[in-house]
Amino acid sequence: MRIKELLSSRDFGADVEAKGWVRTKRGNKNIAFIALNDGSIIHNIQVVIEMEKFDEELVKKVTTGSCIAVTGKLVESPGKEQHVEIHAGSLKLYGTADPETYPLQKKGHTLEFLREIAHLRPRTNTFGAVLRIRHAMSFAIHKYFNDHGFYYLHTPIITGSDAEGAGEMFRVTTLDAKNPPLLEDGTIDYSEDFFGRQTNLTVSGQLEGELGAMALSNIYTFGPTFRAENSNTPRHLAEFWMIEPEMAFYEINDNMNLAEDFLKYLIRYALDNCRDDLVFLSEMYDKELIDRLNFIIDNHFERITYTRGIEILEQSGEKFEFSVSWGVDLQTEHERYLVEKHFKKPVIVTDYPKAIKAFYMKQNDDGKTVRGMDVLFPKIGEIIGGSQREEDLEKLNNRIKELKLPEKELWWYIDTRRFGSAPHSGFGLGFERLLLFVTGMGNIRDVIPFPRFPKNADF
RNA sequence: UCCUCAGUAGCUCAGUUGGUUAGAGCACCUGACUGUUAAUCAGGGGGUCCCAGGUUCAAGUCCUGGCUGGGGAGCCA
Repeated sequence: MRIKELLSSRDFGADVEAKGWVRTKRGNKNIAFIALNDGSIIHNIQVVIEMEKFDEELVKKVTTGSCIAVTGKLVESPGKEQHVEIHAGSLKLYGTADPETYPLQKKGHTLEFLREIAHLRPRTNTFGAVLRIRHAMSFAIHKYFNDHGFYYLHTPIITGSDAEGAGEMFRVTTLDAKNPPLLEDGTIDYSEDFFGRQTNLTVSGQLEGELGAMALSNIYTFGPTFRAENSNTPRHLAEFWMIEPEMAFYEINDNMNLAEDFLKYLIRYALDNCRDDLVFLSEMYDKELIDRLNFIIDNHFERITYTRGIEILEQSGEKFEFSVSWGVDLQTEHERYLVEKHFKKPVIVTDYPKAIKAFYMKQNDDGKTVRGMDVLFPKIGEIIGGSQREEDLEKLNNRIKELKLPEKELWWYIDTRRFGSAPHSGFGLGFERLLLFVTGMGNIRDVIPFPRFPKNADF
């Protein structure tokens, strides 16, 4: 039985077995107490060892970090910190952990130190909690979409297009880096490469997602995404996971409704299913965490246009490092002002100037703005970016020409507007950004098991 | 990439104006204790003071460059 089940059992006197990793051991020559954890739940089960029944040398080897199996009787605990414990009858040592060199101690470690031992940090309370919540959120995402009639579409990881221009890309190649085949003009001859063309890791599944929506109506993607930007912040990773729903017949308001309902569903799911872990994280790192999560599900997201947002900022009397005027992109300080000071709740900003948004966003009749939407959250800023898409062939083509995008590369995307085009919308949710908010962690490198960021691809 | 702060024992840190043999808490090891809860008490071992130069009679301490990490910013999810 997993420790989670044992701890909730009241079947006193039952013969049970527990397997797991030792968190601590204390005691004297008569009795020892082992706190055992198997990752099924944040709590440990207490194993009581009466020394006279066991080989002293064996018990001596049971140290912090070692892995054991214990059989014995489940009994009501006389101690105050737990309801049940196991009175050990037999003890098997699977793997020792030399206490002189095992890096994890009983006491707390800094998150910075744990990042250097990412191969062992899942054994800590904090990362156990984060990884269980990460799992629960993954599951809830699939459940939400499945329950709402969306199909999970697998968009490619390796892509030939750099259409979205979402940032620097990682090249995928099998060419010899030292001696690549060259064309006569000295540039690299990618026709000799594995795919017969230049390829990269995906920066977004959106364009392919739109192809799926133009057949299945409602789809979503949930996969790894790669950005080779030299971003060194607590909110960016080079490899992260993104959820991208795309819906035929959805206009911008439908898109906003979905984004709000979806986020609230996920947060409610965490509150309902990850209570122990959230309580731990709340007590350990962020006392307001659970209140903040409840606040999100209890309040409507404020919806304003970019133009209104600029007005509010201009009239705020705040001194911003970056000055505000219609046409400039909103800076982090501006977003924080709107969310944390002015509205004091999540804000959805829509209808941005077309010059600062991507080519595929639906152009408004005013000729100046596009139907983009960003969902801004307290603490983490932009959690969702999305838009209604431009479904008009001529308008889309004109925008591609204006921005001098590689029209030929996009022929398959443009085809959706030639054959049975439809109004449609979608958005991207950064999975780790969501986890930052739900767990209260401060650094995105602590909500993914093995973070990838500039100058670091260990583990 | 830019700004800023930091790097001393396994971990978290102190280290005065540049001056003898670099300290503490925790962890670890040994011992004591008949039920502990980050157990307690006594003792012990443990150092490339991030790296490379430089200044000086003398550098953990000052200077230059680099590396690594934190925070902020940009790019964005």
